[in-house]
Order: sequence, then structure tokens, then C-alpha cells
Amino acid sequence: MNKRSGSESKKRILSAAVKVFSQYGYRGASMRLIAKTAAVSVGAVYLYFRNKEELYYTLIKNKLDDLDARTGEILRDMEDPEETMKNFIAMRLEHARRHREHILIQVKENGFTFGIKMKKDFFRHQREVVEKIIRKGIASGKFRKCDAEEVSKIIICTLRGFILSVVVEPDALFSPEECGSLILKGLLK
Amino acid sequence: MNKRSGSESKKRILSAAVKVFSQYGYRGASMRLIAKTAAVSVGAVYLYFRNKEELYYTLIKNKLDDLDARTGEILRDMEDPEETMKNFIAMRLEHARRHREHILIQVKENGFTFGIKMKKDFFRHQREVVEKIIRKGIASGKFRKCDAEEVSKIIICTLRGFILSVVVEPDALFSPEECGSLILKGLLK
Amino acid sequence: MNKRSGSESKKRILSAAVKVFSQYGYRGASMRLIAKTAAVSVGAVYLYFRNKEELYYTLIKNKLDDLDARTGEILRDMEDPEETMKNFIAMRLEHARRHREHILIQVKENGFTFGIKMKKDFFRHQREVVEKIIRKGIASGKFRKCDAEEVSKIIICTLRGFILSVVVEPDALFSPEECGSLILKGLLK
Amino acid sequence: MNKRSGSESKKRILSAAVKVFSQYGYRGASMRLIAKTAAVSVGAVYLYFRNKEELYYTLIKNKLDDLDARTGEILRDMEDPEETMKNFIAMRLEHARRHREHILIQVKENGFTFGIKMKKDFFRHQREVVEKIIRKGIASGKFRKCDAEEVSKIIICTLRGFILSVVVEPDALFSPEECGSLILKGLLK
DNA sequence: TATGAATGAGGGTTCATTCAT
DNA sequence: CATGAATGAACCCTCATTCAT
Repeated sequence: MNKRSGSESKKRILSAAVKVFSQYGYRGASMRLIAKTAAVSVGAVYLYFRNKEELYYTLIKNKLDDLDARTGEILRDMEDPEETMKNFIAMRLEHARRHREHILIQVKENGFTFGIKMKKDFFRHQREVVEKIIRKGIASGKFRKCDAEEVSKIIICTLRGFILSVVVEPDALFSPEECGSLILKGLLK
Repeated sequence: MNKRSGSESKKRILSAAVKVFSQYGYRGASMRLIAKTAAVSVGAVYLYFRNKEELYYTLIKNKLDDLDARTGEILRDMEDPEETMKNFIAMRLEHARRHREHILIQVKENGFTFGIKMKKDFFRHQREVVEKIIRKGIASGKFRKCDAEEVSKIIICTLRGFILSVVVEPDALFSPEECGSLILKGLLK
Repeated sequence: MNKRSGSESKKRILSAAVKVFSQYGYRGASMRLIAKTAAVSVGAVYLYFRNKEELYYTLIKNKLDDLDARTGEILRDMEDPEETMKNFIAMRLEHARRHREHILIQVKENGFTFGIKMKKDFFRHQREVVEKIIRKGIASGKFRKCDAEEVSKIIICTLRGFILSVVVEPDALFSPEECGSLILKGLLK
Repeated sequence: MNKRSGSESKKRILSAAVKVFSQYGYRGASMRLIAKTAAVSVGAVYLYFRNKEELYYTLIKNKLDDLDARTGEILRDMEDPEETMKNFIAMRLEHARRHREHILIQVKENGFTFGIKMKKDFFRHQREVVEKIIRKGIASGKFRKCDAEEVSKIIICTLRGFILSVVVEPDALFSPEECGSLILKGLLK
């Protein structure tokens, strides 16, 4: 059909794949539909990706790398740990809202076996970031003393819950500020 | 050609279905595999469930009803709101740990259309329970003043995150007590 | 369930089979539905008929035997060949109208391989009857001279067409008299 | 993995379908067998026809359209109604003989619900054609006076019978001439 | 004589993947 | 680089038939 540069086609396919995977899940998405959505032939998809699995994998990898980069930025100029924690949470929520489809893909195929190591690495790194913030907060006397590792896990989980909600019920928005507040101040007086 | 009591077979099928659905997701699970796992013929599955969808639906419904009942129990004898909230969170986490596979099924098929009303009803009810506890806590002066509806949403999301983690990474356990603590006391001193 | 005499059950099954076969055709009819319609268990059907094929075969055979008997009666007191021919045609049409379902079964499974000999025998016999009437008619000078065998075939076919129509479009009735007339007098002046 | 031109495959499939449907009926015919008969993969059949129903429908439609066209030709140059009627009957019989399998398909699935409107339209049109010939015949004084509508119905039925016979017993041929004769002249002197 | 749970082959259909062009 | 017809394994589901009761 149209002649396009190779990389252009690849981008189109990736973009189409995000849409289709997020809507139908890994198994529900058909290569034909992805190709059609990308306005490309079925064969073309196999030109750029060995198979469905690799296409899916690439998608996830791209997004996690992106998120890793943004996390790095936030960490770079950490001064006030409270501020940093708020920024981190807000960034993750904002990212989830903007890339709802990507998160959906992962949510739907959670437990799916591809790229499980990649995901574990990502989550470990995120947790370590949070732990680092907490330690800084405790050291600076702003956070109450607690088991930084344990609490970092909990916060990551909490965040996961927030993000899941953002993605699953995009209409029922709640403010990142309140989320941050709860984590920082708790319910009790 | 084994003869088994009807209800025995049905139980075996349900139990097999939980395993298979939780491992492969709705689409990934094949009726053949479910039948095989239940040590039953394909036809037998259709003897007890009209189709795949109904089998899936029954699974979800059973578990949600169960959870509704346990939630009711906790609410019934609420005296100290702080205690009730802790109990509620602990119950949900405990339940998730014990029925990991069931939660997995739902996580994986999030966005899947069957029984969506049933799920929505469940989540609304759970949120209302939390809201009720919060209002009681504020009224009794134990909780800081806040928008009970908004915060109940956030807590449900937080909980969702905890549960997701319990289910996705069953090894990386963290204590229900700490979870409750974070929600109640927050990170700050 | 109910205790019934064996022959009663058999009758019920046959009667149910006629209904179900005529509505759904041989392949479309399920043994389960036949059993249900007969208010009998699936197993019971296999008590009286070795399998689906035999049940079907029995049905057809019964009806053809019945028709053979009636044809015999008409032939017995043949005096006026014109009258006899009219009676024969009327009888067949009347029979078709009253046993619409049976005819439908055969129409639908025409070419079906069971009992093909039985049907051939039946049709041959019917044709011979018609041939006999024609010969008598020619001999008596009432019918124009023609190849009795050839014409008997044609009349049988004509009749088949009439019957098919009676069965397929039961509302669009046309009179047996007119049918007889056409065959006897033709279109020409 | 043979490469064939698309339209070639489609033709092969249609041709195979005629054979298989005519032998086994709609329900008895399996897509697998049709594919095999066409020397094509199962998937290929679904490349050209959305499903079994559409394949069947296409078959019927093609043939009915063809027959409509031939009927039109005969009507176009009607001069002598007797001649036209003979031609019409002969054409239909000839057509039945040449497309035995197609007729068989329809005979077997009579009462089958697909495309029922299409068939009704066809039959209505055919009857109107016959009615037109009859009226012309009466007007020209060659045919005896009769209820043209009623008699056209009967003739269509008669024809149906002839065709059915041609198709069901292809060996027991009888001449189109004699068929025409019977309809025109009747049995009586 | 009667039941109906159980079986498993087979039916319609989809879809990841390949390959001649 | 790109196409899309073709393949065939695998999916969900039905149903004739059997057999323990």
C-alpha cells in the first residue's frame, strides 16, 4: 500500500497494539485487528516483531523504561522528602491517567508469563526509590520512625491501588493531593 | 464413565475452573483444560453450566457473596471505629490471601464485561461500609475531619492495592497490622 | 417417573419423534428433545429403538404401510376408472393434509440413505396402481390411448408435486377436484 | 499452502459445497468436508464466506437468479401460448436435470429458514409467469376457460413434482414432451 | 422397565503465523 | 519492504449413545 519508512510503520503498529491490547487484552487482541488499526498488512507486523508475544513485550518494556526515566528525574532533585514523596505519587498518578491504556494492558494480563522478570525488576526499583525517600524522611526527622523497607512495600501497594482505580474507573477521579495526604498523615488525628 | 454424585462433579468443576481461570484468565482458559483438571469429560462441564460465561460468572458470584457476608459480620458489632477499620482491612487481606486464585481471576478479567453490574454493586457496597466507619470515627472524635466519601474511595483503592499485591506477589508478605497503621496514622510524625 | 406399559411408552416416543423430526429434520432432531417431548427418559428411547436411525426408519415404515393399506381399499372396488383415479388422488391429498408432519419428514430427508429400498418399493407399487387404473380407463374407452407406464410415472410425479405443495404451503390450499380435473382434462379445450 | 487465484478458490469451494450440501443436506454437511472436497483448508472457506449459512445462501441465490434469467428469456418471445408453456416446462425440467444437485439441496432443506423470502419471491414470480401464459391462452381461445390463478398454482405444483422426480430418480427419465402433453391435454379423450 | 449423569467425537468458527508474489 | 491468501491447530459447544443405579 503506502510506502512508509520502516520506523514509521513500526511506530504505527506499536501505537495500534496499545489500543487493541488495552481494549481486548492479550488473548482477545488479534494480530489482524492490530494490523488493520495500524493501517498495515498482517505481514508487515511480522516484519517488525517476531510474533505476538514479542510485540506485547516491546510495548510493556517501552512504557516501563519511560516510567523509570521519569522516576529518576524526580529523585535527582530531592530536597524535602515530604515534597518528593508527594511529587512521586502525583507523577505516578498523572502518568497512569495519561497512559491509561498501557496500564490496562498490564492489569489485564497480570500473571501473564511474558516479561515477568522485567516487571519484577521494575517494581523492585520503584520500591527502592520509595524506601530511599522514607529513609531520608526519617533521617531528617520529618517522618516518624518505622521499618522503611516494610513501609515502602506498603506504599507501593497503596500506589498500585490508586493507579488501578484511576485506570479502571477513570470517571471516579480523586485528587492526588488527598492520596498523598492519606499516606502522609493517616486517618487519625 | 465414572459415576459420581452430581454435586460432587459440580464441585470438582468449580474448583478446577478457579485454578484454570486464575492461571490463564478467562480467554486463556479452555473448557477442555478445565474438564481435564476436574477429571471430568467436556460434556460434563456443560451438564452443570450452560457455557463458559456462566461457569465464570458462578465463580465470581460465589466469592463475592461470601465476602459480602463476612463484611456484614464485621460491621454488626462495630464499637470502636479504629478497631473496626483494622478488622475490616485485616479481614479483606486475610480473605485475599486465602482465596488468592479467585482474586486473580477478577484482576485478570478486569474490564471484562460479564457480571459487571454485580461487581459494581459489590464495590459500591464495600465503599459505603468504609464511609460508615469513617463517619463514626469522625463523630466519635477519633478520626480527623475529612471528606468521608472521598476518603472512603481512597481507602478502598488503597485496599485494592494491598490485595493486588497479596495476590500478585504472595511471597512478599507484609503485615495487615502495618497496613492498618499506615492508613490510620500516616507516614508523618 | 410414571410407570407405563411398555407399548404405551413406545407409542408416545413414536408420536414425539414424528413431531420433532418433522420440525427439525433428521439431523436437527435430538434424541433428548424426542425423549422430552415424549415425557420419557433418554434411556427409555434406547429401550425401544436401537438408535436414532431405527426410530426414524420405524416412523417412515409405519406411515407407508398405512398408506399402502388405504390404497388397497380404493383399488378393491374400482368400477369407473375416472372415479377411481379421482378417489385415489383425493385420498393421497387428504392423507397428506392429515399427516403433514410425516410427509415433511420424508421430504426433508429425501436422499437420506436409510430405508431407501422401502421407499422405492412403495413408490413402485403406487405407480403400478396408477398404471392399472389407466389401462382400465383405456380399455373401457374413457381414456385416450397413451403409454400407460410412462403416463403413470408422470401422474405419480404430478401427485408428488401436489402433495409437496400441500405440505410445504398448507395455507395455499387448492382443491383436490381441480387437481383431478387438470390431470383428466388438461388445459386445452 | 498452494497458491491459487482467489476467485479460483472461491469457485472450487462453491462447487464442493454444492456436492456436499446436496449429498448430506445443510446440517449433515460439515465445513471440514466441504473444505476437503474443495482441496482447500478450513480457514480458506471462511475467507470467502462469512459462515456456513452464507455459503449455503450464496449457492441457492446463484441458482435461483440463473433460473429467473432463463425464465425471462422464454417469456420474452411468447407467441403461441401452447408452445410457450411447453418450452417453459421443458426448460425447467432440463434445468433440473442439469443442476440436479442444486435442486436436491433445496428439497432437503425445505422448511429451512435461511433465505426463505428469496425462495418465496422466486416461487411467486414463477407462478405469475405461468398465470400470464394461461391468460394469454384463454384469451387466444386455445385454452379452455378456467380460474387462471388457481390453475397456475396447480401447474406449478405439478412441475414441482416433475422436477422432484427428475432429481430424486435421475434414472427413471420421462420425456418433457409427455409431461407437457399431460398438462395440456389431460388424460381424457 | 426406567433413569439421567457421563462420555467424547465431531461440528462451526477463529486466528497466529507463513510465504509466494 | 510489503502484501494478504492460505494453513491448520485449537476453541466453544452439541449430541448420540452408554451404563450404573
